[in-house]
Amino acid sequence: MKSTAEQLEILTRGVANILSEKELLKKLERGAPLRVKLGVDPTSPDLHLGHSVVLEKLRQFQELGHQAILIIGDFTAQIGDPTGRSKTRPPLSRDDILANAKTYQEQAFRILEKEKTEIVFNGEWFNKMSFSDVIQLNARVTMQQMLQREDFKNRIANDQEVRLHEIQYPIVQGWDSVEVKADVELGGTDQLFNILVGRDMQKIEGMEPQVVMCLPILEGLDGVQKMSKSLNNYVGITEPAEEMFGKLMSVSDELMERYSILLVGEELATDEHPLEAKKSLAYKIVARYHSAGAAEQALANWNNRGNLDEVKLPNFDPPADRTDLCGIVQAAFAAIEEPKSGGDVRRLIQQGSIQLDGEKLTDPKFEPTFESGNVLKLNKKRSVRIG
RNA sequence: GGGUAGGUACCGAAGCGGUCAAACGGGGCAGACUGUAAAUCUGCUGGCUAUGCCUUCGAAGGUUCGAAUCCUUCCCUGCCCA
Repeated sequence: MKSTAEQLEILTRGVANILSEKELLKKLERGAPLRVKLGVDPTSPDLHLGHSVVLEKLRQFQELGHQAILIIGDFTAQIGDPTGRSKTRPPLSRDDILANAKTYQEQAFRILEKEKTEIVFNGEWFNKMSFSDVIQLNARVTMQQMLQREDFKNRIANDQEVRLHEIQYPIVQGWDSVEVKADVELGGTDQLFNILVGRDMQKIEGMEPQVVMCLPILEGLDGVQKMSKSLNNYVGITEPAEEMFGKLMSVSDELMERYSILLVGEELATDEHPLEAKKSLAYKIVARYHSAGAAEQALANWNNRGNLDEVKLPNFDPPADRTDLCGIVQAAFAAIEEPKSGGDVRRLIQQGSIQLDGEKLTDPKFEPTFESGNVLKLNKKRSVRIG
């Protein structure tokens, strides 16, 4: 086992916010494995690079011999974390939550070591609570404390609704820390408030409060808002290597510096051309979630983009019932599982997105003839090869 | 419970009897330019094999030749008062 000083150095690396380092040191010095909590709400079935930042940190704890505790918030997901929300979250059905929880775990274990992870569902204790237990729980905090939250304050200031169940969320999350006897809780910086409530709850229960460790929030591909599935600015960790590579290549320069630090743990090389630097960043990330071979392939494919003969493209057989361009393109989009409405397709055609072997086709009514091997470009990212 | 302001397309927000598939902004998409980046400029942005047809302005009814706009009932939300 590494010395506490070494551990401290590794564990605090890349962390945005720690409360407090002194407490962490004290806990480490006892020599016993720490219980490190990470709570996730299975509100969306797929993990993306944004989640990976904090999962990577949890793995570091594991590697140092500490106990990772992954709390699947099957119960909390029903409440919906109001963090960062300007609106109440739509409720999820029980079935969705359970299905999400399953894929969540599968994906989380691409990063975490499964055998060394304690998995608990917080429904385990919350579903057993009686209403009077709930009231007791609520008695532990004040309205004013809960209303300190930025999100709630903003909503109130903007005359938007805040529903009472949302106010309970931090309380419920905090109670998890008591149940699992957490020594440390990990989360994004946006979780600071929720995690602090956990400390309070533990103190009230006479426990030593958990150390709060917040990791930076990863911006999504747009470079502005946090990465999230609902904003469709994410890179899923199970996405095919090529897809992942392509998405990473679309980020802005500022963002790639940030990705480099948060996802690869390295400063971006400054002596390289930005395009090359971005390629090597994308390569590293793809290699991490797939393999070096897959990353190599994705890079080669990317470099070959101009040379369409070299690239593997999905095959497409023009439909028999439609000979006009509009119908053909629509069928092509359907074939690559990105169905588009006729209006969208028409727009793409008229605006010059559709190309047949490099030649723009802009008349929706045109009836093209194809030869096997022709490449039909649909939009920036997708092309198909005529079968 | 009383008063009052509202519920419009992905989001915000105009419209308040016909010219409304609905201004404007954001977002998204496409084109130009680039490093297939960003920024910028331009265009598009309900559905439909489409000079027209169909569905949409909280819900259901009604008035009218004609309703997002008027009336009735209902549902939902904010604010003030209790």
